[in-house]
Amino acid sequence: MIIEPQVTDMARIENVPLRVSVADIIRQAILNGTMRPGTPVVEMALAEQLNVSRAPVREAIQILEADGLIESEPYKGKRVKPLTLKEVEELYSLREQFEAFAIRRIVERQVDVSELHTHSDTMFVAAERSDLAALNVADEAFHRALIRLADHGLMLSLWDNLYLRIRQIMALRNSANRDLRAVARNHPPIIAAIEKRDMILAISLISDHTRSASQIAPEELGIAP
Amino acid sequence: MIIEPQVTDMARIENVPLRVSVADIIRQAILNGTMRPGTPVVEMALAEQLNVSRAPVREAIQILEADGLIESEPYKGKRVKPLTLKEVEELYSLREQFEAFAIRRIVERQVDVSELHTHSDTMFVAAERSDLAALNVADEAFHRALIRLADHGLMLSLWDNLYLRIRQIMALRNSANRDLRAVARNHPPIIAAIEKRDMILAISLISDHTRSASQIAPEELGIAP
DNA sequence: GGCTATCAGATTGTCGACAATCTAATGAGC
DNA sequence: GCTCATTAGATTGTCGACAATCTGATAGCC
Repeated sequence: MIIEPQVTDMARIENVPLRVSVADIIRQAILNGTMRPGTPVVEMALAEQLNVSRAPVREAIQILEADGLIESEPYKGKRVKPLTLKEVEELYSLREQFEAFAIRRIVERQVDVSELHTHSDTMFVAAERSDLAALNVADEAFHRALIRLADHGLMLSLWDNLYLRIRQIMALRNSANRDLRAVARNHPPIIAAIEKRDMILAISLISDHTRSASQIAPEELGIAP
Repeated sequence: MIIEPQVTDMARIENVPLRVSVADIIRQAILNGTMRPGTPVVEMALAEQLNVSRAPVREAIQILEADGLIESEPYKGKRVKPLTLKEVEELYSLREQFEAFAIRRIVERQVDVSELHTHSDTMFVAAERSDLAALNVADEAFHRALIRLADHGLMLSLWDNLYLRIRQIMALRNSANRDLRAVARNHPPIIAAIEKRDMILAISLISDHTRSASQIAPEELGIAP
């Protein structure tokens, strides 16, 4: 049994159900690499593993299909969507556009971005500790904050979806020998450029950052036609 | 009975089911204004109207929720998502970004855009006939082709979703006294700029076009907090 | 031997019934 | 008259069973 139903010990809070939603469990399994791209996704099998009926599993699969994590070839069953090189490029190029758009809005509206310093500082601490996981969390928080500060709800929701798949890619990638300090050092200049209202420089810096993050060897994706 | 199950007379072709999917029926009802923003969406009621059980209706509602056409306040039921002025602005501003991004890719890759002439010509014919519906169809085809030619699958799928909601807005809007010829005339200069590889001009032209299309009076949305 | 028809298996699609949960109205108590 | 507990109603969530459909293997026929 690979996936187990996760039950929290916390009492109910507000409208959060005691049991973690089926979609969250499966999503987690996909994002942490337990269910790699190409893995078949069968309703009945998952229902048995999770001790629920097919209905909630079906609903969860549908959500993940909308997320773009699962694909369904009619009558050949569903499976974890295989990643292609083109798709990775599309993800990162779109991410670049979103960040540039966010910066334009932030500069135009003179939004206060002091929050970004916090995330940047956290990244340096993580880098010193060689704590890759913590660095990634802080990095994600930094970039999500940038999008959120642009005050564009639609873009933020698209960003969250985009980042799901970026997390999936990062989980598959061999990130053994990355220079954590170098990643952390990328960020303060971006903040500085935004605060100086130098839109062009800020966009240029963040584009370089995203492009360097998008490098991935095809063989790391498993298959890549 | 407002919505009726639509059954085509055509025999089955390939994997296309005889009956139109429940999601399509409900989506159509939302987009053509039959189910206006705020209308409650109740599984059992729709199931009875469409003569199906709750399962397919449930699935359809979930799809439309992912599309952003339906929202669900926990335990208060689901309803057609009310449009706010901010949301309309976000939709059109994102559309503008997508089109600018598409033009950049098209110009950089020297993509052949001759297909756009066809759609533009169709728009002039429709404008001469004062055929607003035909004009809208051709206009949508023009802009979708622009995105498609950018060869970015992810953006194209996001565009399709975006345009769903734009269609919804256009259906609500009172478009009685629009100058159809003026709308048609917007497009040839855009094509010309792209073919001359004048990226800046092309983006500027299409931004103006989108911004003029985004004008809407708040009262036309029904409610707009 | 190669081709086609038939059948078993697997998977998704649909159904009706029941359970869980919240909202809103009703009524008792102060 | 106001507040709070109780209850009826509405709505969504979950379940097990059955139906429809395709895939792939097997057997029969030329």
